[in-house]
Amino acid sequence: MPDSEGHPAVDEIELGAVLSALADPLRRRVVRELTAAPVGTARTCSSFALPVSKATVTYHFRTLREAGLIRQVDRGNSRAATLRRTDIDRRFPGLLALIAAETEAVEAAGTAEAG
Amino acid sequence: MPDSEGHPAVDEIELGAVLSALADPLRRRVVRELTAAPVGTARTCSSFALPVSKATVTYHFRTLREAGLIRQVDRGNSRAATLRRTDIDRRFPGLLALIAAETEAVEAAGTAEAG
DNA sequence: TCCCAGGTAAGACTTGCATCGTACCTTCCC
DNA sequence: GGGAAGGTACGATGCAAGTCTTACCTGGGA
Repeated sequence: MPDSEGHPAVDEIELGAVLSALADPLRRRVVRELTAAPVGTARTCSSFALPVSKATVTYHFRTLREAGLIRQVDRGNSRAATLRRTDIDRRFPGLLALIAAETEAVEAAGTAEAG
Repeated sequence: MPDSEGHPAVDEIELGAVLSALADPLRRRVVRELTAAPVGTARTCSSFALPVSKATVTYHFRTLREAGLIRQVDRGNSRAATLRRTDIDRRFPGLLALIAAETEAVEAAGTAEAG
């Protein structure tokens, strides 16, 4: 059973939920940035500057949290998100590497690749 | 550009499309069975006995095909699906192992785990 | 030739997802 | 205490995903 904040235990992390969570480019971007950051990095939701409203950001972070990809810890005023690296690596070894390796061509749509 | 049958080239296989395709449990089941089978195994759509209508099966196989996960080849009367193992392994090494490792607890919902 | 099995295509329908606006809560700082 | 910043909750909305039925095509066998 997930804890009071909605974090599933390691054994409760389901592949389906993880893949669904990672199917969204915005959520994949969050996980990618977290994966690229030093281990243990904690960032606030707003620090990712996602191009959506505050409410939508909350929604995406909840999805990531309930899938078991991130852990959100209270930090007084705000709430910092950390990657559940160890847990994910144990359940799905190699998955984070795949996400990290993605080069987001879509976001650079403004710059012509063949230019 | 995908070929006339909708198969993307290796370099066109996108992580987002692949994850979206694999987010569905039915499609994951197809890929899992194909991954577990001997290399080169070709199976017809109907041989998977998915619990949905014929038209829906076609839809799911098209999704898998357009994502680049399977290749569908004409075989006279029917159409056989093969896993694009080499292509997927090159683009996303380790991904198939994750899918193959999933134990589908959901499908065995009828049997009490703690019984 | 006729019929059946396997697939596909088009259209309709339902549900869920991503999104937003608004209202509200908490904490920090003045 | 009051205000601003960061998040959450709730309700509403628009669109895409998954599903079905029906109609149709193709190839094989009697």
